Amino acid sequence: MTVSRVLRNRGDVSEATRTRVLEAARRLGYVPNKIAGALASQRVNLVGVIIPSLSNMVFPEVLSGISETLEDTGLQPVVGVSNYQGDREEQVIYEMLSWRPSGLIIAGLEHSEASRAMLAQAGVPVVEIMDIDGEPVDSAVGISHRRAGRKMAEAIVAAGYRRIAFLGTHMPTNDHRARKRLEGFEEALAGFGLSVVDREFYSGGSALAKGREMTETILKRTPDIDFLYYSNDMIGAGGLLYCLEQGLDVPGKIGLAGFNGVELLDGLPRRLATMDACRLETGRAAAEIIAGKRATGVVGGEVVEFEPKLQPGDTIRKA
Amino acid sequence: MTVSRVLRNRGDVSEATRTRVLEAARRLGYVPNKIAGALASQRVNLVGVIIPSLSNMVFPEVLSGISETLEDTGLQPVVGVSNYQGDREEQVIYEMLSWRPSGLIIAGLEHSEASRAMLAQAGVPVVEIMDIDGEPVDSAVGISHRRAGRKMAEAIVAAGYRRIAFLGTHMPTNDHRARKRLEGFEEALAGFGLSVVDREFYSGGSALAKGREMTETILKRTPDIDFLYYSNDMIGAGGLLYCLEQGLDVPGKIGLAGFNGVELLDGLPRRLATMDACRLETGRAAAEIIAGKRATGVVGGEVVEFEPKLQPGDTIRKA
DNA sequence: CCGGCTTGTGTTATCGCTAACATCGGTTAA
DNA sequence: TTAACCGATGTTAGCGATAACACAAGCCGG
Repeated sequence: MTVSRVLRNRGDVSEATRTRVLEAARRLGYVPNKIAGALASQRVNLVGVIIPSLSNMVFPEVLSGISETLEDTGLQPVVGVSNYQGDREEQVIYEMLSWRPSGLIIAGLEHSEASRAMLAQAGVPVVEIMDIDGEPVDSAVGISHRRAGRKMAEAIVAAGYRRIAFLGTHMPTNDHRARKRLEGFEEALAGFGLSVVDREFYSGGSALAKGREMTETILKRTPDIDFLYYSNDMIGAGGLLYCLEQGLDVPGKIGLAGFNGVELLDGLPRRLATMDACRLETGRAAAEIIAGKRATGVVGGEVVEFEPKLQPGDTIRKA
Repeated sequence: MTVSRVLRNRGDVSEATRTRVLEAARRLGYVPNKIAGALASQRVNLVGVIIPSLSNMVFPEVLSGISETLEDTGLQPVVGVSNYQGDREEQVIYEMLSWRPSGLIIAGLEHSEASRAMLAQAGVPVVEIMDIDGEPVDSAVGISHRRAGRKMAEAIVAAGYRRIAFLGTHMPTNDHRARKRLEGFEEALAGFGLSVVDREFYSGGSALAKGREMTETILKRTPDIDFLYYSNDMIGAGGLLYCLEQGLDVPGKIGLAGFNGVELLDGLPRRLATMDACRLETGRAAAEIIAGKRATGVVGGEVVEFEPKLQPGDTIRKA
């Protein structure tokens, strides 16, 4: 018992015994068993974080925000990956909850019914991140992708482009956020009496190379396009490289924009127009909710919306 | 007890009770408490994976190999990030071990003394990955960075380049692998009576942009350089873009090479020469060791070396 | 000098599961 | 017929920590 007290800095222990205990612990290489500790205390310092993928860069970045904020709370993130698959997500949620974490952060608002039931039953704070267009189980933090799409459409139209095309991932792939962005985009275009003149989709492979290919394809098919809206920056960058190589007048004759604002791409010949998704802030805010750091009067779910910022870069005409 | 048996598919349970139990479990939203289970059974289906960073892309890729292989073993990876800091690594190791995982996978062979002691004492398989130039605590899987550096030097010299420069991260940053690569590189050059004619380092910021800047700087300082060896593909790509913009004759007058073989960059105007670090294979092999899938007679530490493959791309002269 | 307080340490009973063994009706083999 | 055996289920005793309380010694003020 005294050992337990020393190792947790809890309760009064005389300086003499304290050092004796620490010395012995070091000598024996003693590592306390958190499993037993957690069982006894009914407290677990873990926060489950469930994301669809690690190879998208977007998610690691959110993770950074989370772990940064969690660092000085004694909580530790534990990452699970769902591979964009609903059933996999269900398993991961189940697995995580079976370790009775202090909270759960999960990407997206769309989950299977069983998943939603588990989250609702969990008895710990649940924060759904990176999207707020929908009904959260508990709390939600992120941007409105519908609004991001709308905003981009407005900027494009304001800059005078009219023959606008969309390039993105195959939608059935469960990328709800990209879908919502496109919906908002088309909605806003419709408001101007416009619509997307052509579209092209891809799946798998290197995004940069795919962006290049898709751009070539779509421009050959519909040569009078004057704007290319990409569903992410990587394919946008591929498209940009292609356009520059072809000697197209960017942004004069043709404009381009992506989405996400990945820092990775600074250093391209031109800065691609994009929209920051506030990933770091999202991660931080989500972690704060779990850690109970947010001074809010609200008991239950809280929705934190960030404002996606347009970064015009060099690939969209100045108004 | 019967419930426990049903939920773990262990022992004989009649079909009737089995369905009754499952039905009740679903109705109640029962999620078994793995903490208690682990404590009782002294078994934990978690594998700790400790990497320096998530933003380097290299590490997520290794992770993919790991989780892919672990998927059908009932084991689950748990990721910890050390931020390239020895003391942080120590904490993460301690934290992980206190959950008594089934194994530990950790990047690199260089750890603090305390860390090595903990790993040695852990009583579970420990696999150090991505480097084999050194003395592993238990098992090791990866490539020899010294040898990778040597091989690249040989290829460069064989292609006829002589005024060779190196560009990389600031070394004190604990990037032992980059350091070893450079050492092997210089060693091999020395064998040909050559040495690195200039070098340039960076830290922080967008790698693509930094690669561009560094390349400009070094070429202005030492204009007769005919080969640029970058310590990673991202800065190499930045350099490549710069060279192409300047209208330099690549690979005729000047050659470039990076390291890692990141798929991300397919789609650049030219393919950068690079060397594949076998990240996926490394992840897989490490996971296999932990899962005990490798049929080896050896009891203790096993060292698996992969052979880095040169991908000449379009930025190095054909011999 | 005693009750009450503080301080440091020890005891006991959980926490929710599983290993290991016990039990019991019903076969099966000798 | 009887023992051995089997499949299905129940019982008991931990796993290694912590919460909550018990206890002993020293100190204080009235």
